[in-house]
Amino acid sequence: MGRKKLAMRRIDNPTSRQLTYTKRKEGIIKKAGELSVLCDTDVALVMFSPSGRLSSFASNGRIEDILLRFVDRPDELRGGPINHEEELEEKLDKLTRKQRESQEKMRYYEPNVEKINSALEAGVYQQFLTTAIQRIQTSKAKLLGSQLGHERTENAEVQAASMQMDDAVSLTGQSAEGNHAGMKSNMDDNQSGSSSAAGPHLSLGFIESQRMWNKAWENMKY
Amino acid sequence: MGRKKLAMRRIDNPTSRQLTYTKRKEGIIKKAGELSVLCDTDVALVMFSPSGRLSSFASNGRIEDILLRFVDRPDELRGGPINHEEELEEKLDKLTRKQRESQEKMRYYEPNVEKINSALEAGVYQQFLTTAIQRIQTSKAKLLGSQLGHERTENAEVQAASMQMDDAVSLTGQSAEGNHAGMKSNMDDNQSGSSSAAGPHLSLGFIESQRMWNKAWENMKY
DNA sequence: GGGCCTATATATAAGTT
DNA sequence: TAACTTATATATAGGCC
Repeated sequence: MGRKKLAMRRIDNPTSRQLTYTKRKEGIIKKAGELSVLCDTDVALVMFSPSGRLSSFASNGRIEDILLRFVDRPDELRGGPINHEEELEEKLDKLTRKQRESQEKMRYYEPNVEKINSALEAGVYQQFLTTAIQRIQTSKAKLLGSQLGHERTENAEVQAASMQMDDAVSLTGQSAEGNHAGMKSNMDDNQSGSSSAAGPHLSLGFIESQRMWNKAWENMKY
Repeated sequence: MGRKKLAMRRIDNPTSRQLTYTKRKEGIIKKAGELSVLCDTDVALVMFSPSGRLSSFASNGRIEDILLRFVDRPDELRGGPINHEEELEEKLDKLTRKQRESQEKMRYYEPNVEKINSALEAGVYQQFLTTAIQRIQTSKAKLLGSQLGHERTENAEVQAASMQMDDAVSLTGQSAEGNHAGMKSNMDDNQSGSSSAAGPHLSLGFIESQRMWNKAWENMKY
């Protein structure tokens, strides 16, 4: 959309690419917000800018909150991932080195540490949620038994790249400031009170998030 | 967009709501794909249908692959989440009950077990990745020290709801079928070979994903 | 670099089959 | 039900400050 039709390929000009990223990022976040409101669903979104910065969106507040909906018995976690322990260790070590490099670069290029902190915390929360997902899914596997074939199995090569992260745009409709009435109002279960205590140890940065969300919200509200 | 302007609130009619979800889901996935191509970035997307089904999108193949970019030392994981152990246990138990109910419903309404399996596996992968994120971010915390304030801390109430999941639309530009040239071609690091070994134990279902992606891709290609 | 503007390209709500 | 069609609403590319 726009004055000219853009070819569907990487934008070569770095400036234009970053600009397009910024604009489209907002657009997609708006879309995600609309989807969550119109269809009364949760949407989570994770994006990386051309420069490697992380942005994320969660209609329901924190990504962790969304993912927690899949939590199952906690004692099953430890048994699960262990199979991959070695592979993971290896990968983790490699990426650790990469990350250390990126870390230094980031410290040089990105003075806004607060955003990094947000991303960090968001990631930790995400960890909880995904763990939860894994647990509930383990339960599912048990319930479903082994009636499933694996003919659809595919493995794509990984394209890992060194990256930095910064702003975690995690949006909530129920934060202290900018409480948007009507946003996700169907608390049709008994979990509403159990998760506010989730993170006394972790603090999520929502400044950028709220600003963008508030803006997007106003535009889409009516 | 459309014949009439839709009020930005929950669509009451269940049929319309589901229809809108389906259409907009495709739209947002297309947008995510465009963003990843135009800006040469990775995008991950997780959505739940009004009926609680899970859909996810990852420009780079598997969400785990994207998230692995943030992996750090594996030995730091255990120390992290432990603080929340109790809270988590409680939540997990509650949600477990909820989930068991949903499970039964799902078995009744959703005969397509394969999709559930996909979601399950995707979730497991996601678990690894998020763990990785948490690790790298822990490292970051160390590197960054405690120079950060917490005035931005906010906690939103959780709106957990019982959910089922089904199709995991995990898209890749490098899968066996439908290899879209030019999709994420900047392997600017040395990680390309290290992650393909990620899941001999886990198989991700990409049928639905590939179908949708191929379709979206054709439309956006030129 | 962020905002605003405007012409165009896209997405999509209803309607139709 | 899911696929098309079409009128409209939105998103956004390229400019300009």
